[in-house]
Amino acid sequence: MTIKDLSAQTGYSVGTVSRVLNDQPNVSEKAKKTILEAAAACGFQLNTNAQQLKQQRSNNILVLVKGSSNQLFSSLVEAIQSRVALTTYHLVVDYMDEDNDEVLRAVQLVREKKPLGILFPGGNRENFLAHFGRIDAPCVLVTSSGADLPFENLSSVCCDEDQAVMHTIERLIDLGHRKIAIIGGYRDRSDTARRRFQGCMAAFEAHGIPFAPEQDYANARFSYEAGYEAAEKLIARSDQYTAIFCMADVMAMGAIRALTDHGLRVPQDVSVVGFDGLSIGEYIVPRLTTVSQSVEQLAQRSVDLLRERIEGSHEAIHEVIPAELQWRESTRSIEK
Amino acid sequence: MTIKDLSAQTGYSVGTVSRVLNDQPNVSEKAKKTILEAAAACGFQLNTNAQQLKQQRSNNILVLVKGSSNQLFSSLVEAIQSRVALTTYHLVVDYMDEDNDEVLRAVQLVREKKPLGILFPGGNRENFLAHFGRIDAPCVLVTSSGADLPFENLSSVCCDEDQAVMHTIERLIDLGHRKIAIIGGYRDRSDTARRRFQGCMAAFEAHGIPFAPEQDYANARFSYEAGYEAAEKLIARSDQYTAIFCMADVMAMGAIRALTDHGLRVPQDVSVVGFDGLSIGEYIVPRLTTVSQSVEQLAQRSVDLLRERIEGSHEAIHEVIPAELQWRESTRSIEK
DNA sequence: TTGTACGCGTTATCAT
DNA sequence: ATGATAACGCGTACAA
Repeated sequence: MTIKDLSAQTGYSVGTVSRVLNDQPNVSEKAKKTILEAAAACGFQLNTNAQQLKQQRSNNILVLVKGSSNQLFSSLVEAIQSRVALTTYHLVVDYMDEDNDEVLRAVQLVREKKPLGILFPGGNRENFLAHFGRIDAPCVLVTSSGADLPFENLSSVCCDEDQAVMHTIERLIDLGHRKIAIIGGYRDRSDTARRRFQGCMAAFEAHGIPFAPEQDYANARFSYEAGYEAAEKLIARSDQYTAIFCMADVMAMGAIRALTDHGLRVPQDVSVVGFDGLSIGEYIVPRLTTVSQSVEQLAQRSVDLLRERIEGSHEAIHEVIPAELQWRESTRSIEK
Repeated sequence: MTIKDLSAQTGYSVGTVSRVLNDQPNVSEKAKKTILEAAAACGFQLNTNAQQLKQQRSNNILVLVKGSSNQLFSSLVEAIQSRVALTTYHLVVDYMDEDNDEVLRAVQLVREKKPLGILFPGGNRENFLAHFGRIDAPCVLVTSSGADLPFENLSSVCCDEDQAVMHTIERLIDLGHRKIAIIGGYRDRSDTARRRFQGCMAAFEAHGIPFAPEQDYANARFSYEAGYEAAEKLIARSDQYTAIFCMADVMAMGAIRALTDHGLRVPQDVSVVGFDGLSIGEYIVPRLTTVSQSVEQLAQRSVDLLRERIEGSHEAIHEVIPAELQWRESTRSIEK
């Protein structure tokens, strides 16, 4: 079933049929009615391939998801999907391996699929610096800042991570914690890890708290398991820690498990803080104290920013959404 | 950059270029080499739209995800993605609202996108009965059985839910539990809920344990929050329950939270069992006892089944993968 | 307001 | 082994 068939059926030419189906002006009410009815009757759908081939563009927004164990991104993709569903665009999700280059992949997909724009949850600074110049479609970096990247087609939306982390650590310090450990991402590979680490250091320095990275910092991927292992490493190194700040909720939950397995109670013996505000955090025992970034807002703003760029001719915008410290049950004061 | 440009560049005709790019016979080594090099040099990609328009088919496998709060499906989609990435096919994920008709949506997408096949995580029996006849592409129902559905283009892969649930309840009974409550899905809408419910009832009946659904069964959607609320309802109805079986891990984790908030300890006061085997279950305190279905196997078998149908001419296959009862810390014996 | 005809980039058929 | 050319289904400039 093509517009040709529809044309034959209704007696109108393919031109008129096409105009009606695309809701264009210069068609009589009568033609519109006749054709729309005939189309509805046989459940007609325009052929997307022909359409896009002709128009030299797709109607798709692409989201490039890197690594899958990070629960935050799953939620984010779903929220993005909901938001895109409200528009006339279609969301295409492309998953890729954690340790491949997302920008290189994007370069390929741009040529292959011609998306109107791309959303990058996460995203690595070096990769962008190296190859992003080859992409001319508007893009948005989500959960990571692109403010200091020199690309006018790259917007970003993220929360003020380093500030939020700094305040969180300060809160811990206020509550009497002095021996604080960090479980975080590999700083040589992850911007997120790097920025959150800066927040930690700022707090430690401002308050004169000693912190030796090689001792008090444990590397981990963004998964329960990695959090577990990192916490075990920390426990083996010292039994003095009264608090552990984790750069992701999944790490924090793994860490809590490890602490528990080693006979340490949370928060009585060790306070644990996460980052992300995953909904599971409100249900575990104890409820997880965390820096929450609103997945809804992240999704909403990033989609909106991208749409503006696609539809208008704005320049790159770097938006910061608030991060909210959710003080719950996995942390306590240790003032005497 | 099109094959025409490539043709001009290399001096060969578009026909030869196309043959080389599609790895077809009847091309000289020399032509192959020249053209491949030129293509690589400018990062050439065939235009998918033109290709598919010409070939009258896509290269896509579609997965239709319904409802998003169900963590299991997120993991499943990712596992499916990994599996499909190993093939020459491309995975297209389409998310849809929990309470829309997935089959109607599929009918539309088949016309619009012409996928080679469709994967349905979950899926509702009534919807299939009503409209699946209009779909002729091969499909696979994942986590839900299609064995009793009369469609020769519908395969399925799931675990033996009712058996697994029955054994789980029997185990609870063996351990001395007599007052057992169930938190599960709405049986009038969900096949999964219906089948798991049957497993429960079979166990209760076989052992002469009284069970009154209107009293001892609490409805819930597949989310933490719903599990929490359902558990509260149960607690309000009776304080006699020594065990709660939940039809999903997310419900179980919500339930554990509710019990804890009401001063009940898990498993000392109440044992809690989940279903799915989500990885978070191994990290919460207490570790969650659960009926685990392997997401890996589910993904692998469903993709393989679909491929067989796409590539060969097999008939529908209904495969059952093992479910494994993971007895962990959220349950205990109450023998005196 | 409507119709005609060309071209988007590719594959495939048929000559050569 | 290679080249010319006709589709695939659609949008659109141009003519009527």
